[in-house]
Amino acid sequence: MELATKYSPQDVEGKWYQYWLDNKLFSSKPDGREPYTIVIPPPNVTGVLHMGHMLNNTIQDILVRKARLDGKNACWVPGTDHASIATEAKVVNKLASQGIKKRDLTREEFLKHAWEWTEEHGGIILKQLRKLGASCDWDRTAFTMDELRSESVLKVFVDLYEKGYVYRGLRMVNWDPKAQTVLSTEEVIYREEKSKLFHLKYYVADADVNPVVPTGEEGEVLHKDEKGYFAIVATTRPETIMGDTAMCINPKDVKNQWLKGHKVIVPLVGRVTPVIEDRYVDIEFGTGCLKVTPAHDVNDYNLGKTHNLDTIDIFNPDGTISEAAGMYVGQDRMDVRKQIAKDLEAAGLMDHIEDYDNKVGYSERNQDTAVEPRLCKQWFLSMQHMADIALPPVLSGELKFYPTKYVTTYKNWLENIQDWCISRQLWWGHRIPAYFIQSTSQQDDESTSEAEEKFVVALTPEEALAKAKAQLGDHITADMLVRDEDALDTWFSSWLWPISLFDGINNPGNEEIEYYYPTSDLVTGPDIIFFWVARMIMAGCEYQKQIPFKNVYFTGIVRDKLGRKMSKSLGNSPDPLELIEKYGADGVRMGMMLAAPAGNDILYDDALCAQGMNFCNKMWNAFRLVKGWETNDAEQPKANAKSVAWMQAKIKAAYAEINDLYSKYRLNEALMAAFKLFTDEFSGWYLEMIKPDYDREAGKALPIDKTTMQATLDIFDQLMHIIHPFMPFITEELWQHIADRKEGESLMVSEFKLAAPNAQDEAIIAQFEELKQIISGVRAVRQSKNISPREPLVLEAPISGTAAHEADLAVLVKKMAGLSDIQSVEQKGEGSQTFLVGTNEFAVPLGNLIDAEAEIQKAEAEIKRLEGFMQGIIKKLSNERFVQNAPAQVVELERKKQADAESKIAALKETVKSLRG
RNA sequence: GGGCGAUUAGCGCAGCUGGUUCAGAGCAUCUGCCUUACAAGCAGAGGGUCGGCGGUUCGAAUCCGUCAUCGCCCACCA
Repeated sequence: MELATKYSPQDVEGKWYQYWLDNKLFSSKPDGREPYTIVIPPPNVTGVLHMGHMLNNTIQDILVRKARLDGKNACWVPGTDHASIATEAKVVNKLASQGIKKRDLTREEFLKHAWEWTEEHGGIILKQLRKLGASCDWDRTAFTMDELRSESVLKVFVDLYEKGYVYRGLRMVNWDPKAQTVLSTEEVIYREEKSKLFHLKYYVADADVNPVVPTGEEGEVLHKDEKGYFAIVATTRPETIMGDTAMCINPKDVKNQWLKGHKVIVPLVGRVTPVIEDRYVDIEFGTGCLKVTPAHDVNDYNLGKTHNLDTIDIFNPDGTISEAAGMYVGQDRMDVRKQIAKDLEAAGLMDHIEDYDNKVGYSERNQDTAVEPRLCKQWFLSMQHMADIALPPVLSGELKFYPTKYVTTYKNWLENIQDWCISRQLWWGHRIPAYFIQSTSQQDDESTSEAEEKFVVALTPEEALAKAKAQLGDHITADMLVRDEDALDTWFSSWLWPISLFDGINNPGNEEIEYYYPTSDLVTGPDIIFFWVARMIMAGCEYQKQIPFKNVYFTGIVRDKLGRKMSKSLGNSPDPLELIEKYGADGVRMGMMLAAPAGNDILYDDALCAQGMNFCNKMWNAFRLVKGWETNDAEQPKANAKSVAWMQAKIKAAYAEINDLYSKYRLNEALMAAFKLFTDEFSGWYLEMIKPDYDREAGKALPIDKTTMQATLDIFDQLMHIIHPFMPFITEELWQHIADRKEGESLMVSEFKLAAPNAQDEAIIAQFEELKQIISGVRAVRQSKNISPREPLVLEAPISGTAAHEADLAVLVKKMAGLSDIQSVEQKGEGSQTFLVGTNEFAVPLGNLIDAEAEIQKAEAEIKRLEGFMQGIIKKLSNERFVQNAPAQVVELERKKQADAESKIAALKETVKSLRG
């Protein structure tokens, strides 16, 4: 077998992915093993892979692969989300580009286009995930609008309706004029904006009376001009004055007392409206006068209800001004705002305009469109019960969040829960299974009407008819039932995901749901904690009576290395597939993970992928080295045996540490530990220790004994297991090379466990730490004196008590430090450079190379530092309160530190003395 | 307006319930090496008053208070 000097991911990754697929190694079926389940956060069906997906799915894949190696029955279920608003918008745009308007199509025609679009663009993202190495059970691929999922959604809707949690109500809701649908409160994003605060004049209508008007400092009469008495109202939305039906003041507002009981004229509009009083009004804001537009503001709506005001809806669904306004009809609300400001000014009805920072709500999916509060009849899910069942498991820790800070966020939301508006005026989605009974007298589709509606909720038209007959009498016929046109919020299907993937709604208690549910880990972004995570917990507790997952790992946001969010407009978002092409999937995975501490945002930098790629190359070359050795039947040298024992101990220790890090979801640290284990310990130390000498004459390495060779291959095998979850491709490739493997065998599914290091392991690790320090000490001497690594040196060691004295280890020190000899001396020779390992002083005789003066200076500086250090300790130890209060252990330690420092100082003084000659 | 979190080396971070020379690894930087696995590499080195101030304690990066800066979430002040 020939191995190229450079690792080429392109030649390897596709091959093994296909191999895993061909051998069905990702697939999972219930069996006797412990299950490990992850459901993918379903990406939008027509989406394309971005860096956020890369991070998220890399993490999931690491967890799944780790579980497989741990011997669990790992099942990662993939799928996509129909994303009703986003997808419908895309289809509408596409049709528009072809000159087709949605409103010219029937529902059926539109859905046909939508499905075509879905089939054309759908699932691309899942294909892309394969490039990353995602080990999903693809046979299970689901879609939130496939048959099983759709049936589940409708069943749940009907069930919740029957339980009384789903209801229909006339509410002030958030309206997206572009998508022309309502949104839930969670789908509205508020942005601070620079806007204007317009101060409008509302003249008092009953001009025949002379109110007692407040006067200014110099006695001039306020609120009166040549046209009469007036109040000033501050508003950010002058275009809504056509909907004004009152003006409101606070009853305790002294300065506005004079307005009590009067009527005012809405500027431009001319409507005479009452002045009402309500404590809701903030006396300090503006002039303390509030214009009340019940149809277009939640608070105003509430005022309207308490004070019995008229409601005038002045907007059309698309955000233009409606007939009801009587002015500016058909114009866009934003244009009207500008125009009406001018018109008010021209009419002398604008007192003044000031700059104002305002919060404006935007649609989460349509961030260029301001949402409009609008009164309409919608379907809601009552949330109190859901909150009540979903809070305890998180507070008790039965369900854990990583990082834990999100528990507070979750708690706050649930404790202030609002009902969930679940209907959307969209076609792409699950059509609400409610049937209105068409009254013969009127065609009433006016959504703002309070008129009594008659409807039934049922899974099928047949059931609906039966229910309708039962409720209203046998005269009801099928053609009197009209199914609700609206669809359900996308999240109303995704909240069932962990259940519906295993068909737990349609088929409760089936083998799969019993086996895989609750799932193990959920990996997702904190931005959908309310949209999705919280609601899945609700659905899980309601329908399975169990939490849907045991742990939630919240990832951060992927940013560029300057800390900016990745966005199309900034052009700072790399194409994941290009990255994989360039660095290999393993390289990119490592790059993502190195930058990703749990819960923190990650600052993505190509350099990290390059590091990942380099690491692949490192593993590749380490393997080439080992594979290139020939073996002989010689007995294993003691030094090799020691090296092997040490490396094995190191691996055990690292494995224990890495497992601990996994359990805390500190995957970046786990990866770093694995990386260091391979690079530093294995490649830098172990391989150099056992590496056979080079035979110049033969032009190749000398053979190595079989025992060491086999041990090294075993070690390699272990290392591949440890690294595999992070970097699946290269580890599989190398593992397949380690030994002859049967078809279908794979590292991915070969169970792996290591015992924790025992006392013997700890001892040998400690011994080698010392040995490494001695070697580094010699190397540092070389470096500082510019001595070639090839020039042999002699090391003078203390008589006893160091690793350098053990014959087997001495061999290693000589080999690694390039020594010709290690001599045990009582008194080190003239002209040597020294270094300390622990309290032992070592010396490298350098003859005239030594710069005595520099050495003395160095030694004296060190003596000074140590003396200062010791002073601190002495002071501590002479403090009675310390000796009394501190634990004996700590005091003992301080004593030891003092003793160590003393002996080091003594040794250094000795050095200085001998240097001075 | 309320809440949460952060602030440690040039950069992004770790440092668990105060006590091992506790001030740490990685990347970057600097120096030396084309040493027969890897220059996409090896060896070595430098670098921080742990945001400021005050307190608790024998002892504080770690606990408390306060201020500053940044970030996130929630909230109907027009």
